[in-house]
Amino acid sequence: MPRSNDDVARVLTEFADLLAIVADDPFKPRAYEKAARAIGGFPDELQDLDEAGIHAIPNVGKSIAEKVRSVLDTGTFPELEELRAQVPSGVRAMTAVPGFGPKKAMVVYRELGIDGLEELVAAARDGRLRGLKGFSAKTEENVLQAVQRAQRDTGRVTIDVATGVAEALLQRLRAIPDVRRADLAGSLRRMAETIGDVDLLVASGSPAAIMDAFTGYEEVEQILARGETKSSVVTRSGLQVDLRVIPNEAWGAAMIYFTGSKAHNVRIREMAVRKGLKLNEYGLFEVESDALIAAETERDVYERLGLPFIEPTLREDRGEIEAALAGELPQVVTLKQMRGDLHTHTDLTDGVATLEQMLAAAAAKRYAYYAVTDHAPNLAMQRMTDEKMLAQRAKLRALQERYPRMTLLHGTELNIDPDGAVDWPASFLEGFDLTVASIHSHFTQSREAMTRRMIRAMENPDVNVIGHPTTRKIGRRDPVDLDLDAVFEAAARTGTALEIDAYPDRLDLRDEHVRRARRYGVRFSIDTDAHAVGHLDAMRYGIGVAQRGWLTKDDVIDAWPLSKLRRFLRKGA
DNA sequence: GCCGTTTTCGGCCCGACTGTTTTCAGTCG
Repeated sequence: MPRSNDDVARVLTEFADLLAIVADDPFKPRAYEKAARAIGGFPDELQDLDEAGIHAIPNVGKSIAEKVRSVLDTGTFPELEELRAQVPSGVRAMTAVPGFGPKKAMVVYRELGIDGLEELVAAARDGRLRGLKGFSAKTEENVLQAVQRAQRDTGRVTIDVATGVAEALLQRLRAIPDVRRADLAGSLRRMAETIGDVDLLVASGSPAAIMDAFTGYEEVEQILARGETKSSVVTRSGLQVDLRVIPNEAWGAAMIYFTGSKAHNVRIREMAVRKGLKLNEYGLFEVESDALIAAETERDVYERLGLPFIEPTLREDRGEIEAALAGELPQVVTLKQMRGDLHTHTDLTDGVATLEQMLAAAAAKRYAYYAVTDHAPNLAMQRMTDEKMLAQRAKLRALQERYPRMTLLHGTELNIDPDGAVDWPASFLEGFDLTVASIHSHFTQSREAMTRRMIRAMENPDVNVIGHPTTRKIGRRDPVDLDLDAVFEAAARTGTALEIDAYPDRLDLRDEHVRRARRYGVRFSIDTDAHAVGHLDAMRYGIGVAQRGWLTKDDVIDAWPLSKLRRFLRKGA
């Protein structure tokens, strides 16, 4: 079983965590964390590199390169095994409790022999922690609350849930008289696929009033922290929301700071330091004179650092700084550039809206074209027949005259069977304007069988788009086991688009797979897989994934003019 | 442990909040 870059990153992160628990020097664990991040985001497979190639990765020096080689070959390295013997895994697990870091974990382990979450909770309950240096009854209370909360919530929510909470709160905050601006930041602004907490930023000259209002909202269930300019709360939906208030003049610098990612911020602050500057949430300053250089807009701050504006969705320290310096940042695809949606359903199968309703909603989005792709018969529960499909096509063609500015495309979502075959013979498939083919069953095939199955489907000249390619459901179903590189190669070779399913619990392909696939020359289709009128709005989440995958409009077939799309759908025939 | 327009040693991003520390360590983002 080959070990992936992610596997290596995970092992290095574990080593960094263990070092942070036992070591006094804070920089050594940080060096391992940085190396783990660099490897996790590295575009090529480490397995194919020799030690010199590994060493060439930024933040990977000689010592870590040797350990990485050892991880690739054996799954571990001697120093890690030593630390594992020294620090029980339960001690590391304790550091996952918010407010309970490596130092506290080591204290309770050394002093009380506590080496796991359960024992920690028991000790907190019995009041055995309060005697320790730096611990009090308050610490015990915090531990109990944090663990209880972690058990109640899964921790992270899908992006649509977080967006809903954030937008409702922003609307209320913007109504407060002294609020100049209010917007969302953090992982939600970067459009990460799941959200652990919501970060909100407000510009105002009277922070105290805003803290009062914010912590007093009825949807606030618990106040985790409340300071003069920063508060953290947990809402009734179980989502943590952090609010920070800054002066209006510092808006740009603060937005950069609170949008993150942390790794991106570290990089640009290091750039500032090298220029004799200092960057914080209040602005970019000259170190010597403390003079303010830039703060009002993000663009100003980036420019004074010698960088162009970097889209929030790119700020992950996955090479965007280097690309920006080289003038090679992608012009990422935007929601406005989308000309259509190529994977949608109606109540003919499992949708809940009629054909007429879906078309009206699509037309309101000013799409140039729109495809209806109801399920094909092999998904037996949907009871599709040839007659029903042909009747829908006739109806669609008749409805075309109502939409002079939007071309209606008739498609279907085919089922890729365990061998890679799809519903209907070629003679019937040729009647569609396009087809999406997806896996809906037999999720547990071996990697070899699954990869063969997928490639055979793509080699079918009547299959245009692979729907939700890994079939994962966030938090509920793991992705199927695929040799993705083989799939990406075949997609590019056969002229089959891979879908970015924008539905919030799918987001499939995911961002890093999109970026990897793009290197093979793969084309993408960003679709909502809508089963209701409201689902058509999910396009924005698909755009988030596409941007995080560095896609431009040239990579996305439903951002193309219809004539170019139609040529692509012929698959080179 | 990594790194270098201050280059092989001496730094390493920066600030808010909490707790009990009366001057700062730990944690977090």
